[in-house]
Amino acid sequence: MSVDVGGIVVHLEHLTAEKQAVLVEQVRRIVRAAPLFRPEMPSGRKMSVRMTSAGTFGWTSDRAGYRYERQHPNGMDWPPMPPIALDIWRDVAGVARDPQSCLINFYDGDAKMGLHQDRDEADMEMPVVSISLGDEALFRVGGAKRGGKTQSIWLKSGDVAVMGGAARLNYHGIDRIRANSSTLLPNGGRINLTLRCVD
DNA sequence: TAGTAGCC
DNA sequence: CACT
Repeated sequence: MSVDVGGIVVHLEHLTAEKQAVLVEQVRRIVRAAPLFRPEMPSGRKMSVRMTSAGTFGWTSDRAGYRYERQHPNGMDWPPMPPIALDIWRDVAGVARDPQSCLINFYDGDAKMGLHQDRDEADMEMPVVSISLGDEALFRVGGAKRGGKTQSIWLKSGDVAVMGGAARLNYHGIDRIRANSSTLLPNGGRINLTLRCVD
């Protein structure tokens, strides 16, 4: 089953509990090798989410701006893309290319992400695929410009959202995490994986 | 001063 | 609203 939220197709209950558990294990391995960090934004503030990446490119930011890098801030190459994430992309993205980046965002109960566009990628014909694991998150979607109407939906563990076509540049963000709404992650919180082509 | 992967 |  899927729903349309501001042009973004959200596949609900797309991943089995088994697949979610395996994906969590693959993410754990990545985080052990490439520790979570809290990027600084161009404004000088630190983001509330912690993040790391897998694949050829990882997303990061600092006072110099938002961008993709080939290495973790500690100097290592990013670990390989988690195999299940690649399977999911091939199932839902509808394009011939494979993703080059898997951004892993970790939200604790207080973490949020303001409305923003994903526009650090070269080819806007390539969709962005977002996978939710763990606690539920209030996801808000607007249009391609700031200030318009927005819609919200609670994303649950295992949901997969595809932001493509007309929705590729829609503003979106996370307003709230519902703590303890899932038992998938032993220590609670939410993991979001975002798969993208970068260059 | 305008804009904000913000903050309350 | 406060920060850059």
